[in-house]
Amino acid sequence: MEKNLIILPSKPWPPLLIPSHSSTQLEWHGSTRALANSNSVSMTQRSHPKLVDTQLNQLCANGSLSEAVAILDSLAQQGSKVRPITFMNLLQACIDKDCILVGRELHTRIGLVRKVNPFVETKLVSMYAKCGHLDEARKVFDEMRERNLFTWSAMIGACSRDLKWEEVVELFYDMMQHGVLPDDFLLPKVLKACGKFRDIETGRLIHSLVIRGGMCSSLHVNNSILAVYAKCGEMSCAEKIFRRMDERNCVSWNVIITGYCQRGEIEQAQKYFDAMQEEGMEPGLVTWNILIASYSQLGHCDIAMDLMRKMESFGITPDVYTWTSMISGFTQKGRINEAFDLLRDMLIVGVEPNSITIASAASACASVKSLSMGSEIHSIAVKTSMVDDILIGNSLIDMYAKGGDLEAAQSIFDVMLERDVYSWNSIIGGYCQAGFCGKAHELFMKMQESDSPPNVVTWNVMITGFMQNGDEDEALNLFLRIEKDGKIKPNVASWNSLISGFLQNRQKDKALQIFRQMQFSNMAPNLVTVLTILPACTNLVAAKKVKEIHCCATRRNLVSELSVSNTFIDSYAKSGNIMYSRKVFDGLSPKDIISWNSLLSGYVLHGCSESALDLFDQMRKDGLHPSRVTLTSIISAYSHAEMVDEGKHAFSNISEEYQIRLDLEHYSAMVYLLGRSGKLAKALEFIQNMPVEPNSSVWAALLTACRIHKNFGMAIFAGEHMLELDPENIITQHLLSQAYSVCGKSWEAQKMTKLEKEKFVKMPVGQSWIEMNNMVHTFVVGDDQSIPYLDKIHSWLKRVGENVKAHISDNGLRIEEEEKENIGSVHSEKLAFAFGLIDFHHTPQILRIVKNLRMCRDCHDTAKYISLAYGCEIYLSDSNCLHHFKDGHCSCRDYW
DNA sequence: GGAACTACGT
Repeated sequence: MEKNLIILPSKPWPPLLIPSHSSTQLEWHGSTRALANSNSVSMTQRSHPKLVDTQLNQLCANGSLSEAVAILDSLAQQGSKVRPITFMNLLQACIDKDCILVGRELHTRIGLVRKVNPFVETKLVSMYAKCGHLDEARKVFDEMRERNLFTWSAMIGACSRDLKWEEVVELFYDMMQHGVLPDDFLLPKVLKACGKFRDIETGRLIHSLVIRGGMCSSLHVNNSILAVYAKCGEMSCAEKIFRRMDERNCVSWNVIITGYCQRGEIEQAQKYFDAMQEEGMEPGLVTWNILIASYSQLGHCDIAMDLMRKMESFGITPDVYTWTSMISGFTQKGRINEAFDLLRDMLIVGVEPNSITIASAASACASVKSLSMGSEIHSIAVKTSMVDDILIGNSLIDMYAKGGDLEAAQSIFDVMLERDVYSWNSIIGGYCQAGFCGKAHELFMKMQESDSPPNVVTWNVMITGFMQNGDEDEALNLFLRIEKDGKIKPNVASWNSLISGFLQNRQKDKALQIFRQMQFSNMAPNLVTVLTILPACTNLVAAKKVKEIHCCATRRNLVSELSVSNTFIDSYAKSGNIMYSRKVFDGLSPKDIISWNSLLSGYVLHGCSESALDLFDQMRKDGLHPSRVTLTSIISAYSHAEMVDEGKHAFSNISEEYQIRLDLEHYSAMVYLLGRSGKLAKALEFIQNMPVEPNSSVWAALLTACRIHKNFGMAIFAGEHMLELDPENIITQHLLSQAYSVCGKSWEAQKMTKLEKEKFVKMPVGQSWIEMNNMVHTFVVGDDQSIPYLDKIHSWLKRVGENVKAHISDNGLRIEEEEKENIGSVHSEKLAFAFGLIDFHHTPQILRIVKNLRMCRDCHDTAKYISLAYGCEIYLSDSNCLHHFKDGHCSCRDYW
């Protein structure tokens, strides 16, 4: 009995430190007065300690904590002893009333005690932790001389509540080293940290201790061990443990189901869900929620919805988790109206939304930029008094910012009670998005002085913002400062933002350079990197880069993502490797409509109309539903094969069969089909009977037909329409002016030339790029200085030119994008042909060339001749078409 | 001292 008593010091204790404006619920002044007048002190003077405790407990229950402390002080002045239980009760009261100030007062007094009871100190640790002062809790903990399991549990529990998973595991090891063994209440906490922190090693260690050490084997502990394996994705281990468990409850099943859901293996999850019922274990609310959330997350909203109805028929009422999962699932699918209906239904049936529900709904509004629905959410948040919740505040800022109402976003930001890094990032992102980089930067500076300094996302948002503003230097500068000024490491998204920024600003080479540096810095590219950088390589002179990136993506297992593989199908085709497209396609299982369409349009691009039509047959045999894109490709394939009737059939019948809504793409493909076969009048009639206004690509299809079939009058008609829709288009102006001259309309021709001159715009200079020996060489018309072996090239071209002339029969009048060649200035692609063919002891098998303008007839003839005479293939993509020259023929069949 | 499984945002 005696050792449980604390001998209070005889010297007086320091005065209470609580300021009068304290935010605690205590009425400090009032209590002091009450103390002076009441007989409570005298009552305690000679009372038995237990009576004092009863009295103190009562004061604590009333919230009069400071009065209780005052009594302690008066006891101290009398030299009385305070029992540890008294301190513990008082500390517990501080926890209950969340009163850190009185807690600190008690700490001061406990500190004066000569030999403190470890249970009292443990309670102190808990008090600080539960009042939200983990650092002070840790300080008390670290200074303790004697720590028992209770103490360790309090500290570990505190870290666990504060989501400090790493610290939980560290403390656990520390505890074991101090020779303190855990019990079956502590282990689940540590195991939870292992799961969160993906620390499978500690999980395994505890698992082996439990098995071999025979300690703490309870259902709770076993479930927790199971959960570590499941969270770390070790499903085969988890299954093994699950099968060996002698006792299982609903949670055990939930853990396994969650494990499979997290891996996206919903079929397996569903299997366990069915199996548990077969074994007589009823799925609980949580079980349903796990499955519903998973289906919903994976985009199967309708299945999730069915499950929600089914769970009700099982007598289980959906709770806030169920509703929230559904709302966010519909949101992510872009089915915003359904998300909204669900929210309304939820309110009608009386399930209270929480901050996560509201935040999900707000992000639904953000994604469709709907301010009207957004303000409805805002008012729900106000009505349910959740508007001060930081999560909701942040999502409202985001919603208003994305919706374009920066004032509203700013005003929410301004009145927020607390702000975190999301709040700052949302508002900064809003300003960046709207192009107010200056304002964003201002906030960025303020943020650095705030409680939540910029994180890597902030830096990335700023980089993207400057990039969008065209300020590449500042963006790059920010990137370089992340590590030094931001004291954080750039992540893969930082690199991605640079790459996509440069690409947006049409700086392909810089983007590729950054991509290379990224690999050099050992930063692993992710899916976004690959999908971003690939378009920069989808041209003939970057064919090798596509292969390189494909290798890199395969190594990182990014190709298992269908969107990535589909993009490779497309990129290989566009970079002139249709065989590789086919290989990727054949290796895919499953394929989706995009896989099929990508290969299909690849075949069309390469002029492989037969392959395209075969593929289409295969697609239909496989039961796939052609989409709008499919139909466009098919009409183009028929067009290329000059199968006009089949093309018409596809246009009207296939579109009807599959209920494909016809759009302008289909109409211009039809004009192309008719025009290509020379049915110019039919093509014009088709345009005039279109149910929608023709756009410039419809007219362009007609203009191309007129150029090839030399109908200059109709070319003028088409060109004028194009110019009406796109008056600034310099190439159209140029073609039109040529057509006027050919038709003798000199006045119009002069007008066009004048127009060109007035606007100080010139036709772009013809340029070609050729890839040789991993180098891309550029040839520009009229820039002879930079051309290697100029004399050799010119004499080579002269010789070839004579041979070409002997081969061609058609030398009539044409309208072309590039001025006719004169002596001394040769079209850039010809220079490229020459450069590619004379610089080698052996003729290269394939030349890959990119040209900025549309090839002229003469260069086209030259390429055909070279492919025959030199036995090489030439891939050349001009501004309009991919030409593949082989054996004297071109894949475009001389129509481009 | 007091445990395992579920929904969310830049």
